[in-house]
Amino acid sequence: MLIQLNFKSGLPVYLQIVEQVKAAIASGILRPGESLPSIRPLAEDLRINRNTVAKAYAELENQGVIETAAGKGSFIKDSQTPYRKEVRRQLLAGAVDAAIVQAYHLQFTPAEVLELVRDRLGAFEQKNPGHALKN
Amino acid sequence: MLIQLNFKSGLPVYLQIVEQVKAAIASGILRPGESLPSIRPLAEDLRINRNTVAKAYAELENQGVIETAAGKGSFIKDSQTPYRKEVRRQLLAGAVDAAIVQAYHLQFTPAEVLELVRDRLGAFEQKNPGHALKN
Amino acid sequence: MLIQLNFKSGLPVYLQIVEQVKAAIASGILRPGESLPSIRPLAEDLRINRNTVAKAYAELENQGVIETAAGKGSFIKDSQTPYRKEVRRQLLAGAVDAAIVQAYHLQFTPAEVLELVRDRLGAFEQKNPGHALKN
Amino acid sequence: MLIQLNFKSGLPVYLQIVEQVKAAIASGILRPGESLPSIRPLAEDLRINRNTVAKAYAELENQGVIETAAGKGSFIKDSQTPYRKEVRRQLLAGAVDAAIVQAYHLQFTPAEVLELVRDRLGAFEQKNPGHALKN
DNA sequence: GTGGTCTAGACCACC
DNA sequence: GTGGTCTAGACCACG
Repeated sequence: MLIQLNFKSGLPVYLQIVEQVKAAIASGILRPGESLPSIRPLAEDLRINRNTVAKAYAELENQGVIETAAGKGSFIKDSQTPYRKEVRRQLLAGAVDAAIVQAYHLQFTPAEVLELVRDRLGAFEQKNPGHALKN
Repeated sequence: MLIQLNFKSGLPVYLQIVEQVKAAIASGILRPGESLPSIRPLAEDLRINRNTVAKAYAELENQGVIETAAGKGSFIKDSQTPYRKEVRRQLLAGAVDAAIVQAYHLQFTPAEVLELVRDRLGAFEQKNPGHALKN
Repeated sequence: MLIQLNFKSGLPVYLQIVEQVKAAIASGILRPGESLPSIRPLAEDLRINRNTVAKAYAELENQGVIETAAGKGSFIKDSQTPYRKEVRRQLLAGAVDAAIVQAYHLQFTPAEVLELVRDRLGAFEQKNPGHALKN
Repeated sequence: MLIQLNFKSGLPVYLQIVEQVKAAIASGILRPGESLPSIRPLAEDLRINRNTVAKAYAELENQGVIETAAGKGSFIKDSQTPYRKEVRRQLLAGAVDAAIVQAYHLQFTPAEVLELVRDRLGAFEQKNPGHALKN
């Protein structure tokens, strides 16, 4: 489970965690019954406060995505089924569109945008070797 | 001047305006001396409270980006020079990286990401014909 | 809106607030559209931390009971309809049963229990004159 | 010895056991020298973890209420004297008051509360025939 | 070890 | 003024 926080985005940290966990389940990286990292170690990893992770997990629990047992940990709920490709595509399209609006304001041409995306994909794989996107 | 708000992003609306205006200046879409839309019509356009637009303009004035003359409107200050390509590239890279993290969690391959970006670029140009990214 | 906390009960303070607000709506004391006390004053009233009240209100919001607008306050949602007498009776029966189990362990006879209840009802009305139970 | 657990109350299970044992002693149901049920069967009865019962008994021993002899079981200590009526009355008053707060929020009149209490007393005696409250 | 609750206090965005 | 987020640190219950 790899989580990347962006402290400048304005999106609350706890929501960034919620969304990344949900995306990971949506795509089948996390499967029903599997355990999530426990609160304290994850908080240390991400260099954030324990309570912030706890809030994210609480939110996931009352969205019915995970189940949490005090003293045992948090687990993906059974009913979760990975989204179909089409749905995942729509989710990703949202994030892509946001970048495109930026590109427009910064006067990039489509070709330049594509080139930049290629670059950043490469950089991502170098930074996260074990977690690289599948080719 | 095209501004696109995202109410779900968590980033305060007034800051979204500030950043998009700055990006537009940075890229040369808005040039020194040009006027910004006045507060009321822009607020109506974007369907937000006038105070929110006013706060965005106040913030821009604070940062020395624009100048506001009571009764006349707001204007881009002279000193503003478009960012160099490298700076603009860094700004865009932030948005692109966010999308890539999503792509990772949703199990997309680099090839699929690039294809989706191509798609959305096309869709953007169709939706905003007058504002299309320059080829 | 009268809220009574019991710090010895073991039931988390924030849940005590949630339940009392829900009970108040269930019975029609609080009607749709009415505003709840705002977080800070209520916290001072109850001599608890602001965050604890905030957590109670957050819980009420994602149970769909209230709606909360930053900068404006919290309001009872429209869809809430007071429970029918029978439902309210069942809710109260739970609390009464807990007291009866206690009575059993403390070796009280039914007659003594009833007498004590009569006493405490009287005491409650004296302590909360403006809020006395309706006769 | 009848113990009734309420898993929704938020009061830790082990404390519910502690309090009910103490109440039983306070009222004379359990007398000095008598033995408590042993841990395993009680845990099975109540469908809870053995550790939880063990923790309750440890707490009781800590408070000087019982004595545990390895391999023989747990016994009520000699020094325990049943509470005087007045003390027991105060203990019960706490539970009754909680129910009254509920009744207030649910808009019950004192007469209705008393009627409901009478009802539930009757129901309790039917459900626990061997343990009925003494008349 | 696990998660849950609460406090205290800070900063922020919005009306 | 409103609510929202985050930190830091404490204590507790549970396995």
